[in-house]
Amino acid sequence: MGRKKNQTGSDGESVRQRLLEGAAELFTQKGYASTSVREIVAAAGVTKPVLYYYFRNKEGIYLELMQGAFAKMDDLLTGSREDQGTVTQRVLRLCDRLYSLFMEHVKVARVMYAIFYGPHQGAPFFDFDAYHMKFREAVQRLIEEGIRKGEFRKGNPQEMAWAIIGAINVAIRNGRWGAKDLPGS
Amino acid sequence: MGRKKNQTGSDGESVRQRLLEGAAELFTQKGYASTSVREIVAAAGVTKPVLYYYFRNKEGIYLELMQGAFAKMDDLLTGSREDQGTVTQRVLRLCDRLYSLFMEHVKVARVMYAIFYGPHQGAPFFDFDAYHMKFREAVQRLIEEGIRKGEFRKGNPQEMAWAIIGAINVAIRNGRWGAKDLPGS
DNA sequence: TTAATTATACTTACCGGTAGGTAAATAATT
DNA sequence: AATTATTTACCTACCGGTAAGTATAATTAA
Repeated sequence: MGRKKNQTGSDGESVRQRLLEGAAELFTQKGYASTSVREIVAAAGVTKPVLYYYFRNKEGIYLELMQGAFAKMDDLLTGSREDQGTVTQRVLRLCDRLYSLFMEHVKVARVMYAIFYGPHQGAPFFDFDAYHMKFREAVQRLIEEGIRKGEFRKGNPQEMAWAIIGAINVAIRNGRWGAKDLPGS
Repeated sequence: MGRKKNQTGSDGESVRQRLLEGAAELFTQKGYASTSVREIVAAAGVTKPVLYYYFRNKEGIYLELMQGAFAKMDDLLTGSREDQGTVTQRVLRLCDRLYSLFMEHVKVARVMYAIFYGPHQGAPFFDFDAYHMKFREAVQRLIEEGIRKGEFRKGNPQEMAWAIIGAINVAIRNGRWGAKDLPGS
């Protein structure tokens, strides 16, 4: 049926990957609740128990999707601490990398946004706020450093951090988000 | 159980209303797919077939919710055509009324937004774009009138209409939408 | 070197539960 | 009596999840 038979056994890790990607795609298009496990496994060309072999359950594959994305964000923050250059450069580099991260994982990002800003759709709890705060704090620390070093002018570091995050949000929404409500091209 | 028994029968229209309100509340909180008709009827304190008596089915109650909201928007547009005063006043009045309409029906509006901008959650198709366009065209016609009468300076009426709609969107989101991602209070 | 063992990556067949939906009887209102 | 409103009891289809078995590859024991 469509996909070729798992020749000589071990596709190994790629099945897992296909499941994750298929789930991300379906969750974005139809939402968490109205995507069935059967649809996910069908998209990956495997049978149902395979999903339960790689993930605990439907919630498990969703959580893995979210944790995976935020783990990468964590790496960004860790990397930023060991980063060289002026504070301005480091802030810009961090923003740039976060933007790229979003663009590389638009599907997961969209699932995230839909559930964070909209109804939870029966999806298990995930502490988006914690990560949101973590990022804000990282930016804030950078800003405080910038102020200490006289590189930035004085001001409320928290509000300055919010301003930057706001700008990133706008940039992301104008990225490949699929701007339905915009005029012209 | 919980709600008191429908005393002396005829709550009449109010049962219908309770079903609609309960559905709106649940759809906003949990999403369309993960809200069951059992939950909706329980919230209204009636049994399941009552929902099927007043509405064709689950999709029916959802569509009625959407159609009801947009019917009111239509009334606004019709009313605006017979409205008196300068074009500026009429544009402002229309915006003001649309804003009020949203604020009076935040729940329905939130369901709408979630499904329009996010995954469809298994909800039946509803042509949001058509109404969106209808409103934009109404604003645009007003602007064209304003330009003709020399009340507005010349420009692309479509883009001017978009600018106004954008402003309304911002106003609405800063209304009682529940601004999770804003700093401070 | 080969035989037994174990781990990995899957399948078939099924479970209990709940989803949306309805037929038919009954109560209340007109 | 007829219409309207509501209930009880039930159906089918599909949901998430699992028990049990199998083919293949890797590991260990003889």
